Amino acid sequence: MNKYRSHNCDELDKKDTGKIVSLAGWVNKKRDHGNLLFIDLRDNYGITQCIINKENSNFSQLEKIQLETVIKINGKVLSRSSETINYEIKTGEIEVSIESFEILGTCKELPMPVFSDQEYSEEIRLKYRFLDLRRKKIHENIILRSNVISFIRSEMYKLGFLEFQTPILTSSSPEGARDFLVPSRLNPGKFYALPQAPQQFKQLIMVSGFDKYFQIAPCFRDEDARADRSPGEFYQLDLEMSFVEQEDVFKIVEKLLISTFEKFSKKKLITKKFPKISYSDALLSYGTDKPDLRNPLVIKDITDIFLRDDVSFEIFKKLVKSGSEVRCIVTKDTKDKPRSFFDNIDKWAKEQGSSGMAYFTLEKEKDISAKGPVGKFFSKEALNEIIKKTKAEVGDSIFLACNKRKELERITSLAREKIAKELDLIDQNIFAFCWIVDYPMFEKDEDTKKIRFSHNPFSMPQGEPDKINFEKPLDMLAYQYDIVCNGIELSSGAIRNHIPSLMYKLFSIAGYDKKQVDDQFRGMINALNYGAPPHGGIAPGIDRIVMLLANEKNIREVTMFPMNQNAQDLMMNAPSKISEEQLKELNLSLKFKK
RNA sequence: GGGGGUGUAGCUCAGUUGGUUAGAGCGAUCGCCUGUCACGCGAUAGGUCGAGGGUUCGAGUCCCUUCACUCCCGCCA
Repeated sequence: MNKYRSHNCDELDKKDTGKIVSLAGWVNKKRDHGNLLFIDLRDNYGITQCIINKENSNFSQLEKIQLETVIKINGKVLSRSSETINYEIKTGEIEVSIESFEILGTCKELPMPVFSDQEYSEEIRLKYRFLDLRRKKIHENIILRSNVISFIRSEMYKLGFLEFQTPILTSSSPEGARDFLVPSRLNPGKFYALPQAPQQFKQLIMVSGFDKYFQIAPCFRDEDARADRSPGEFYQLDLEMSFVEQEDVFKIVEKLLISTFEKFSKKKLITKKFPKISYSDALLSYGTDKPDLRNPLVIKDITDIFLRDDVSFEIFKKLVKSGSEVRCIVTKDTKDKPRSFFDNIDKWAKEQGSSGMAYFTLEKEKDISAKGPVGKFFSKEALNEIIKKTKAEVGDSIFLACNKRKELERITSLAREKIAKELDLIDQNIFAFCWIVDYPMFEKDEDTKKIRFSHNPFSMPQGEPDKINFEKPLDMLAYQYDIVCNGIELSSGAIRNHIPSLMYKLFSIAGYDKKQVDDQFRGMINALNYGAPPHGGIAPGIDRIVMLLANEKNIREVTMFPMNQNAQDLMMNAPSKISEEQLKELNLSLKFKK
């Protein structure tokens, strides 16, 4: 017999009537009627109403008890009369008549209520996270997270993957995010880095012949936070497979994600087979490489229209001549929308730092015409050409933006979201997955004008290794892919480059000589020289998956002990100063930036 | 590093054009109440209006500086 309880707070029902039981939990709520006191006792499992009246000698003590005090009660299960049954809770048909009780943990006046649906500032929630985590919604989110991870783990084993741990203290690498660094006491002046991902290790596991690996892996990146990005650490389902091509990875991941999302959410998956969109198509049609495919709006390029003589939209024509492009978004049947709808979009676009969005609506009496502030600039032939390019119809409106490619992508991508929101075009009850494929191997750094890896330097370039054209590195595509769901990037992965000579060649394009590669990627490059299998993998973000399943917009709602935006843990007071002794032992001295 | 939002009681918020002693709900304390489940009723305590400076006869309110939290851009192979 357990010392503290005979049952959990969700266990008792009518069948238990008359039993002498003991329950332990938190005082969720009191309702004091003077001579009769109701106490809702809560534990992880549920709530049970407990009752005591004035005749009992414990009454006055319980009447004064603070909410959230942890108590054990002993008493008898009574069935409730029909009019007092509470159908909201599982134990609503019974209550426990308290005979005696014991305080197991006292509670001071609360800095924030636990039993309340109100929203609280992040600051107070994070400082008192242990109280926050008692609250229903987030408590359930964290349990969901546990169940999702457990499910994924068992699915991975079923799919033939083995789970391995990889080092947390490893070496800093020059590519990618900023590292978290840890000074080495035994090696003065040298530092470990926390892994940004177990990238090199998982490839080494393949070279070691383990065939299929996975890990629910902590990843550490010292970069600024976002709503969907924790500062510091996050978790990935890191996986890697030998002797595979891109399609083999896709098959496994689709299977896993579909079963996970179907099990843990009521929302429908829009397609069972994830559509594949090339990186360049994504940027053209959605302005981003993480498109929300729930949104039916598509961006079209109509730059050519502004080279025509029968178009007199001089501002855009001038910009086009100097290298800008024009892209547009067509909204279906918006002819009757008030002027304010259109002007608000234009105003909003200006607030986003763009030059705004021009618009017109297609009309037809005898001939096609365009209504709106810029409608007069287009001849009917030009309008017909636009209709051909955009598949727009009479009654539709067209929003236009003109700018240099990168800025144009940014604003049209935002506009696509904004307009869809205004028109309520996004179905909140679906998951829309897609693969983004054919990422470029290299890109040009805008500031330095140097060529650098656009994603993972270990990715395999597309095409036969001996036929690759290294003269035009910016045209090279990689077997590199992302999964996107509802506009959130869930993971990225690649088929890896397991051929050392090809690796050196690619690194040389990005400005690394052989010695640098040998020094900075020693573990990896050395291993590839001793019989490496072709391999590839991916790493879906666990936090983001749970976020989608829990229908939360912020990653901290599915993270037990998150840091705030400035990467501080307000509860544990991290990061914190360290003693002179500690610094000395590590051969460190502090010198602050001005 | 840059831009937006927020900051008033323990918590969530209101506070008009600058004008008397800064309010409400929840929580706390005290009292009343035997069927509630957001129990009800009454009373009391609780404020450096984020901080500093300025304008003004007078600042929670206007201006400047600064701090904290948050959202976004940069960044995140």
